[in-house]
Amino acid sequence: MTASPPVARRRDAERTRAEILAVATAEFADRGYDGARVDEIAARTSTTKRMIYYYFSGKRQLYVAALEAAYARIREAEQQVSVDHLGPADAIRRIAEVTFDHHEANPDFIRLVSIENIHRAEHITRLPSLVKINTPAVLLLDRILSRGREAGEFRADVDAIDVHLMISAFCFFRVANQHTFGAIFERDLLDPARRAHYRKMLSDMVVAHLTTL
Amino acid sequence: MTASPPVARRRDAERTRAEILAVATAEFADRGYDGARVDEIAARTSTTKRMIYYYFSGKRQLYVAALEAAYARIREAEQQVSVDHLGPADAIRRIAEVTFDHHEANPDFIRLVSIENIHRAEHITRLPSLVKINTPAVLLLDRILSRGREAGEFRADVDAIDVHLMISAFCFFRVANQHTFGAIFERDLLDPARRAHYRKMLSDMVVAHLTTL
DNA sequence: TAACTAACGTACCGGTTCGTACATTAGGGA
DNA sequence: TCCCTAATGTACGAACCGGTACGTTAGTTA
Repeated sequence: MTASPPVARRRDAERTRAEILAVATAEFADRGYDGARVDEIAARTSTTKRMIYYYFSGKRQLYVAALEAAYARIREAEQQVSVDHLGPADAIRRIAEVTFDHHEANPDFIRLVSIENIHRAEHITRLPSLVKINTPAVLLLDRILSRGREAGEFRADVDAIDVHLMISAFCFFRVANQHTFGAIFERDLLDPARRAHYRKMLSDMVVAHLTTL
Repeated sequence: MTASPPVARRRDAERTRAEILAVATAEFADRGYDGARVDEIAARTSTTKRMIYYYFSGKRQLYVAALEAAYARIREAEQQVSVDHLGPADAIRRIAEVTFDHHEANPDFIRLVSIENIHRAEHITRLPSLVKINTPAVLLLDRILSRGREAGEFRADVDAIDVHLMISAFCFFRVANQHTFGAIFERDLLDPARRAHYRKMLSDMVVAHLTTL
C-alpha cells in the first residue's frame, strides 16, 4: 500500500484551498466585496495571505469563486425536492415552503446575492457555469403549472419564472431586508413566533393567485 | 430693500451643502458605502473635498445624511396617495400600483436600502427621525383592511404590515435583484414590455390572497 | 537517498484614500 | 469703509491595503 490515505497531512492543497474559500465566503457575505479585507480572510485561516494569491490569484477571483460555489450549493439542494406525488396546489405549496426554509437557512447566500446585485451582477455574468442553466426549481414549477392548467385549477397567464419570482421575492426580502424593515416597523421578520404565519401566508398567497381564474 | 434675494451668490452654504448631498447620494447608491470614494464625490461637485468635511464632518456622517434624506423623500411621496373614494379591493390595488411605480422610479433609494441592509441597518437604527414613525403607507393600509374586513370581503389573519411586506417584497426584489435574476433566468424584470404584466400580477396576487377567506 | 517540485511563510512595497493643517476670500454688519 | 466671520481652496500626511519578491520546507519519485 504505497498510496495510503493521508491522515492529517501537514501539506494538503485541497484542504487549504477549501478553508480559504469557506472563510472568504463568510467574510465577503459579512462585509461586502469592498468591505472585505484580504488580510482579515488570511488571519481567519490557518494559512497565510500568500496562499490566497497562490490558489486564487487575487481578491476579485476569490470573490467570484465564493459566489460560484454558493450558487452550486443552492442548485444541489434544489435537486432534492420531489413533488410528483402531490396535487398541483399542494405541490406549489411544497415548493414555496422549501424555498422559504432554504432562504432562512442560508443567510450568507442571500447576502452574497444582494452584494452581487449592488455590483450589477458584473461577476456572475461572466460565469459560464451560471447562465443558461434553468434551475431545478423553475423546471419543477413548469411541470406543476402544466398539470394545474390541464386540470383547470390554475390560471394560464403566468409562467414558471413568474411564480418563481413571486416566491423568491417574498423569501428573499424577508431575510435580506430584515434589518431596515425591523428598524422602521419594529417588527422582526425572522421572529420564530411569526415564522409559521409567514410561511403559510406565502403559500396561501401564491396558490390564491394561481387559483383565482 | 437691504435684504434682496441673492441671485446666484458666489458663496451659498445651502446650495453647496445640497449639491454635496445630491452627488453623495448618487455615489453611495452606485458603489456602496465602502466602494464610494470621498475624492470622487468631491470631484463630481463644483466645490472641493474640504467642503464635505466642513458640512458633514466625515464620510460616515455624509452617508447617514444621504440615507436620511432619501427616506424623507419617500415618506413625503407616500403622503400624496388618497384612496378613500375606492372600494377595499380597488384601494389595495391602487396602493400596490403606487408602490410598484414608486420602486421603479427610485432605483437609487432601493440600492441605498440594500446597502444599508448589508450593514445590518447599523446607521438607520441610530436615526431618531426614522424609527417609531409609522409610514403613511402602513397607516393607509390599516384603514383599508378595516373597511374590507367590516364588509366581509377580506380575511382577518393579516395586518397592515403583513400586506405592506407582500407588496414591498415583490416591488423591491424586482428592482434590486434584476441583475442576478436577469443573468440566471435570462429575463429582464424591468423590460417595459413586461411592466403591465407584473404590475397586474402584483395586485392580483395581493387581492386574491386577501379575498380568499 | 538525492533531487525536484508543489506547497507554504516572511517581509515588504507602492498606490490609494480618508482626513486635516493652513491659507484665503467673500460678504454683511457696525 | 472697515472688520469680522462664514465659506472656500490648496497641499499634504499617515495609515491602510492589495499584491509580490524572495526564501524555505515537505513530500514524492527515480
